[in-house]
Amino acid sequence: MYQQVKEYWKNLIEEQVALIAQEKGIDAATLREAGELAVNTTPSPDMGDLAFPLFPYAKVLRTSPQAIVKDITERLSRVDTVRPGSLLPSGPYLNVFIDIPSLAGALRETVYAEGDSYGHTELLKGQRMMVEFSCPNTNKPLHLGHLRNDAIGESISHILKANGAEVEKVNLINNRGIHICKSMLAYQRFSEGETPESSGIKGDHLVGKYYVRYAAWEKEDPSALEQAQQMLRKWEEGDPEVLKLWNLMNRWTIEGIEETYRKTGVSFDSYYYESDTYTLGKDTILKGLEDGIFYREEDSSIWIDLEEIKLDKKVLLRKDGTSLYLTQDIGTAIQRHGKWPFDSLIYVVASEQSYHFKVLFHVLAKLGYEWARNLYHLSYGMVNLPDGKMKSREGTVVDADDLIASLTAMAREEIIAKNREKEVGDIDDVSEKIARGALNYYLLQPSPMKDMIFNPAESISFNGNTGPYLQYMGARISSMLAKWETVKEEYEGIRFDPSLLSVQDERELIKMLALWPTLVAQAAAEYNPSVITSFLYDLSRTFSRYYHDHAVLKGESRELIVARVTLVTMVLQVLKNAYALVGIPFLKSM
RNA sequence: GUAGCCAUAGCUCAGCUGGAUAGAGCAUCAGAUUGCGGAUCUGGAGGUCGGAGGUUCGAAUCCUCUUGGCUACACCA
Repeated sequence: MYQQVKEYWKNLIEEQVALIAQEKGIDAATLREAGELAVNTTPSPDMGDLAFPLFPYAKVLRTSPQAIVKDITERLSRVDTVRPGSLLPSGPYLNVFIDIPSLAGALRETVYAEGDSYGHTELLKGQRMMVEFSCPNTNKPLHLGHLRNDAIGESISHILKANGAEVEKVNLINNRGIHICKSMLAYQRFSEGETPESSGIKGDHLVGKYYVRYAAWEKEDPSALEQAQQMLRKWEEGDPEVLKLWNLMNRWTIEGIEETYRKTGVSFDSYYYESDTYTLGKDTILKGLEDGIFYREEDSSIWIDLEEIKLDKKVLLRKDGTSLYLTQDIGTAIQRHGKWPFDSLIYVVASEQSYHFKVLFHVLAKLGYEWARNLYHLSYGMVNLPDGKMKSREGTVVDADDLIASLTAMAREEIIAKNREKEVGDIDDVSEKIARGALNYYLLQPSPMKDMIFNPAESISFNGNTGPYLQYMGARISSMLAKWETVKEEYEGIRFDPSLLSVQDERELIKMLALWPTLVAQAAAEYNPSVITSFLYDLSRTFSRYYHDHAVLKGESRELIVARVTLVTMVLQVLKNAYALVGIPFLKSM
């Protein structure tokens, strides 16, 4: 919507530039050397809404930018078909005050009509996009790193959907390999048959406990590793006893992890298991060998030469014929495309695996899969702690459940301290939603690519640029609109008059609301949820200032009250729509 | 060694296709409530945008070199 206004002014000014060029006898080709006219914002609102720098034309038109600005301003003042708005020449810049009332009028129609889907675009319409994220091991509970992964995966899925894509969220459970056997082995030896039910320990934590127990045992008993390897062999042979334990412990872990997912608002459309896909990977490699894409070493292991992409050689199948990580991922990708033919597949995986994905995508392309060109590694940086990295050996790994629990407890204390137990209703539910909003917002603020530092103290603070701050804006507006509902009838018949919204912050809010769809599209194009979080904060801050400085329900006239209530209603709608894309629960009261 | 990513205020982060005086939060100092939720708002102080060249009318942004940090380069996943 704002986009159209920008285009309108841009075209108008470009036309005038073309006319000037024509009069000077400068041909169109020469003019084009100056490039496209840039549309910027002004440094401050009192200088206008849009800024057009005219430096680039100075050279081709052989005059100063200032003169061009002056010339265009004069010409436009003579054109009476110009849409309302006004010009403010500012040195080499031509600034434009756009016509806010007409923008606000159009906004009112669109936002009220579209509601929860205001801001959705058709950028990715007809695209089938699969998003893989989370991908836990079944030998321990989730930690902070998974939470960032989950937040990004979940958010990007919502963003893609909002842009019209059909999205399939998939999880790949890493449930095979020697690390899984280690926790099983320790369980066999030390557990005395304890279960999540008997011990009261959440399934994933119980399994994790034995994974840790194994590590201790391995130090005492040098034969431990050998026993684990033996168990893996038994697993591959299909030993019923081993499989039984494997199934049982996998179930415990997955059920535990799913409980964590519920708390963080994460869900999947389908699950894949590595135990199901590695054989397909193996067969594919063998077929590729027949087709001459790969080659066999003397020791009978199978390799690919990656010289084409300027990398070394890579082994695809061990000499004993067993599969590797890469082999499995090849199988998984092919299986997925078979089950749910996608146009693109996005892997949300830590940046440390970019080499792996480079190789994976290349191998799939060499195998002749058309869709291999549309695989994308959405890589994200590590989550570190203020005093360094998380290290499991040093016990500095931040457990996901612990973190959520302490955030929830903090939120709860805050509600009690503010004496708002009655207003919030279900205090457990609200505390959990505040914690979830705080966590998701904290994790989605930095660009995915960058490493980030997770400061627990800061994350549980609810002041400043935080999730709860954003939720608070929604709650305040809700509370105001609830009051409005009780007096609404008295205002029956008063129409929304956008021209009454003339305060600076009202102009800013209208522009931001109108800009929202553009940001939704940008977030998808860049695979970057932080576009949304930044916008949310800007909008909230502007609204908060506005709310502080100007009375809405106690405005000077009935018409003004109606106009402001309409604006505030739209702010709430856009806040809600933005919350939904970044996993911040909307709260009427907190 | 080779490749990739990163470097912006004391700390944590923004900064759109290159554009006007590089912005927030935290911390710090000083203020604001006879109004719709103070989990709020306003102001001060705090910057050689790692460094050096280059391209350009104009560079935090693009190019080259360089320094520092992280990661990967396993017949682990």
